[in-house]
This record gives sequence, structure tokens and C-alpha cells, in this order.
Amino acid sequence: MTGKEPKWLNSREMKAWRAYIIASRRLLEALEQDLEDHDLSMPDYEVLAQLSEAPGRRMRMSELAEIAMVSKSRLSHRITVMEKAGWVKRQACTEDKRGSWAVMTEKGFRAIVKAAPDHVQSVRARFLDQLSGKDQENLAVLFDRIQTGLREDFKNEA
Amino acid sequence: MTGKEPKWLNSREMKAWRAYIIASRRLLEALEQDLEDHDLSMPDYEVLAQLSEAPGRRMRMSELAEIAMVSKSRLSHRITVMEKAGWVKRQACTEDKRGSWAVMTEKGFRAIVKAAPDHVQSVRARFLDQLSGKDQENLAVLFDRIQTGLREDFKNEA
DNA sequence: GAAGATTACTTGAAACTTCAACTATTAGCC
DNA sequence: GGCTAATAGTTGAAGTTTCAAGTAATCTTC
Repeated sequence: MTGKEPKWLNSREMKAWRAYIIASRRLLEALEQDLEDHDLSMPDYEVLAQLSEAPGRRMRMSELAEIAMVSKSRLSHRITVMEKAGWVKRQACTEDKRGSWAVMTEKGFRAIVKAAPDHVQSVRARFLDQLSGKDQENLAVLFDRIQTGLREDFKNEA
Repeated sequence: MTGKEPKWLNSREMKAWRAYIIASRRLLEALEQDLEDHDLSMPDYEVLAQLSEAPGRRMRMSELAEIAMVSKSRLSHRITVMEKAGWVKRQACTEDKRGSWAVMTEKGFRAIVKAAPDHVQSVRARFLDQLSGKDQENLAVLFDRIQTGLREDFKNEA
């Protein structure tokens, strides 16, 4: 913190921040609700979607955790639950005996294939359809910039 | 669902959606991390901030839950925790004996007053500073529109 | 003014997430 | 080879959130 910035947000900043944070919360809420029909949360959806696109529909736990943006511990717990649901199986990794594969079952594949179009439609209806093509392009640029900024911040902290 | 829309996202849509969702997740993560220095989560911060601005620094549980966007049950549990931390007290409501007031203590007020500038600075550094004034204005418009769209959806579902 | 519905809030249990600790294995290094 | 450090993943406990059910008070309506 440089101390140069004013302490509070001006009206323009406040409007941007509140519009973003409130709409985001409600959007996520709505998307989660839509997914409930398929007995899935967004993080679980992400895990299964990634797994379904991996070669052989299997992936090492660490890689899956990273790509689906969940902690290793959390993934491990979730996979245990999904195993009980019969969507995934764990398989020992012979190349690296510390590791294990998360392997999607046929049942798991059917589940994600069934959920995906509804989820996409939900994202479309609640988010993309509110934005013009140009809006979408601008938004992608802005949020990529924010993400890059976060990485910079991280570098400075580390 | 009308069935008219294509099943998958095109490249522009995908870029917008992924940029938004990934940056948002990382942004929230970063903001939460920044708040940890003050032993606060974002929802807890929101609760305390709202309470600190209420007349008499007290608010009825229901109203506080609504304005801070948390469920009543969750608020009740959180207030129990905050009571133990000495930040808030519950007070019986005489006008409506079913109800109760959440009352911010002096200690709670000091905690939020201490956290607020850091949090604002964190929002600034990680979000607002990445955007030009014009960007901020555009963003506010877009996300207000998304929020309005969600309300429409809700009306159609209810 | 009493029965029934609604509202305000709390509670306990179940499910979920986080955190730190742990095992097992592999990699790096002299 | 043998020692230490790092990596892959799991686990159990503690804390958090959700959900359904509960209590108590107020409102409605006839």
C-alpha cells in the first residue's frame, strides 16, 4: 500500500464494484440452482467436465485438482463422494507409485453428458445473452487483465 | 429453453465466460486472503460493515441477513461466532418479541474500522486499478443488466 | 377473540471445506 | 548407494454452510 490512494471509493468506483460483486453472487447462485437438477455443484461439474475431456477420460489427481481449480484435499474428498455415486473410480498409477488416476466411469460420462447442455444453456441465458458480441469481447479483455494483475500481485508478495 | 440456441459456446462466448469465471474465482480468493489479516471472511466483513453503518449500529437479524446477502440460518450461526469474539451482541426486541437485534460492540466497531481501509485498498489494487474510468462505467452497466436479467428469470420461474 | 397462517429467529444434524499431519514414493546430490 | 528434500495423495478433525424442523410471537379473518 502506497498511502497515495484515497481511502474510500468514489461514486464511479463504488458503482462498478457493487454491480460486479452483487451480480456475480446472484449469478453464481442461479447457476448452482440450475445444476441442482443434475445433482451437481459447479466445482463438481468442472471436475467431471475436465475429466470427460481428458484422454482415456482419466487424469492424475494433482493435474485434475489444478485444472479444475480446487485444492488437492478437496478433490480427494469429492472424488470419494463421486466414487460412491459410481461416477468415478480411483486407479493406482504404476509409473509413479505415489500417484493415482481418477477414471471416469461410463455412468459418470452419461451424467456429465446429460448435464452439460443444460448448464451451457444456463450460462447463456443468465450471462451471455445479456451481453452483445462487443460486450463479450470487451469483458474478456478486462477480466484477462484482472487475472494478469492478480498474478503480478502474487509475484510481488512471494 | 427454446431449443433454438446452439448447444455449445462459440469462441467469443467461451472466451468471455472463461475469462470472467476464472478471474472472478481468483479475485475472490485474493480478496479473502487479504482479509485474513483481520480474521475476517468477505461475508463476515459485509455483515459487520452493514451493521456499522446502521443507526445505533444495530439491526434486526432478518434485515441484516437480507442486506448482507446471507441466509437467516447462516447469519444466526455467524452471529453466534461473532458474539464469542466479542464483536456483536444479541438484544431482545421489545417491539416484536419474536425478533432480536444484532448490536455491534465497541470492539466490533474498532475491528471493522481497522479492516475497512485495507479491504478497500485490496479491492482497488486487485480490481479497480486494472480498469479505466470508462471501463468501470461500462462494467457497472453490464453487470446491472445481468442482475436485472436474473430477476426476470426468477419471475418467470416463480 | 380464537383458529389458522405467517413471520422471526434458532437449533441440531448432515454435508462440505479447510487445515495440518501423515504415509509412501521419487528426485536430487555428494 | 545412501541421505535428505520434495512430491502425490489421503486422512481426520475442526470449522462452516445448508437444510429441515422447531419455538414463539404476531397477523388475519371470520
